[in-house]
Amino acid sequence: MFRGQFVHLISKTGRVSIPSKFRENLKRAYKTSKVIITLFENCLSCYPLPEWEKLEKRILKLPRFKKNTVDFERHLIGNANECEIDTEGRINIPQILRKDLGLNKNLIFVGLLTRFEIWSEKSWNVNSKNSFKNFQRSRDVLDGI
Amino acid sequence: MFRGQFVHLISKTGRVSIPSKFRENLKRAYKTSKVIITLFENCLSCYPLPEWEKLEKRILKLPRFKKNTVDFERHLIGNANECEIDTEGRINIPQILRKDLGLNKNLIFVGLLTRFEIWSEKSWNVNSKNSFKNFQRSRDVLDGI
DNA sequence: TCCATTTATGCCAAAATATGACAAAACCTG
DNA sequence: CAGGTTTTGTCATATTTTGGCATAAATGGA
Repeated sequence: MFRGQFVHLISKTGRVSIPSKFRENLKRAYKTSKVIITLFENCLSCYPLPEWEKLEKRILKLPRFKKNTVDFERHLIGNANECEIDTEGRINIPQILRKDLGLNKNLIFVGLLTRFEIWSEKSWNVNSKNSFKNFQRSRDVLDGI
Repeated sequence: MFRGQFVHLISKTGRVSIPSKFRENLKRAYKTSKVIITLFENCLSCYPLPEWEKLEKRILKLPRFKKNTVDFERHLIGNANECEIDTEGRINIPQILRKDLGLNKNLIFVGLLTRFEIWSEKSWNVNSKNSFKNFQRSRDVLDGI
């Protein structure tokens, strides 16, 4: 499971190292060094390749000419990139995603069990305030499960 | 699978290079360097030849004199062009299609699993706003599948 | 049918970008 | 604080994308 929060520096060329705990989990639980990163709200959502492929299988069952499906794919698949983790544990984040999100200095990695997120420090700070408020409102979400 | 988004420049003569990740997928998954490109909404829809042939087989099963079928064929088949990818990974986009869509500078390539799309930068920007809204509305499209 | 003009193709090389390898710096952990 | 691990920086190399030019093919008009 991916857990916790880490700050890493992204290079001018768009390289950033994945937290070692995340890498370890990728290897142990998913036996892969490939992740799919895609745009989600104001951050990058990162899936271990096997998790992602499950998602794709479901998408392939949809009526693929329908407007809704096409738009859904354009967004979710159209922003998805397969990244191979290199020998020093880094990935390259494609320019287009970097630009969209303003990723240039400190990136925040946030573990979310079966996936993790990458934020620019700035939008993380803005957003975490909101999600804290939201957390306060939704703290009982688990009760009854 | 085709995934992600890439910006490539089209030359005055209508040549543009296919993103290398797409080419790789064409070779690996489809063992072909031929794609069929056709008009779809405001963009070009591009199919690996084997995928296209599957589509044609399905079309042949339709009631071929029905108005809907004829219209569908006129549009989808009537605009279809077979393109061979050259040694530097480029294709030539026929003039008619270029003119119809105003393809002249930056083209956006968008992966959609079994096919990909080519947009002019301008119409992509317009359209992706809409499709994002649609994505927001249809993000539950997968629930229950 | 032939020629002139346009359009497409093949090939080479420059520019931009991504990748690999190595080593220095920062950091945990005991 | 010592020793190992993790993260970051740098440089060299490989790959990808683009531009240019020469040739080939197609098109259209007389």
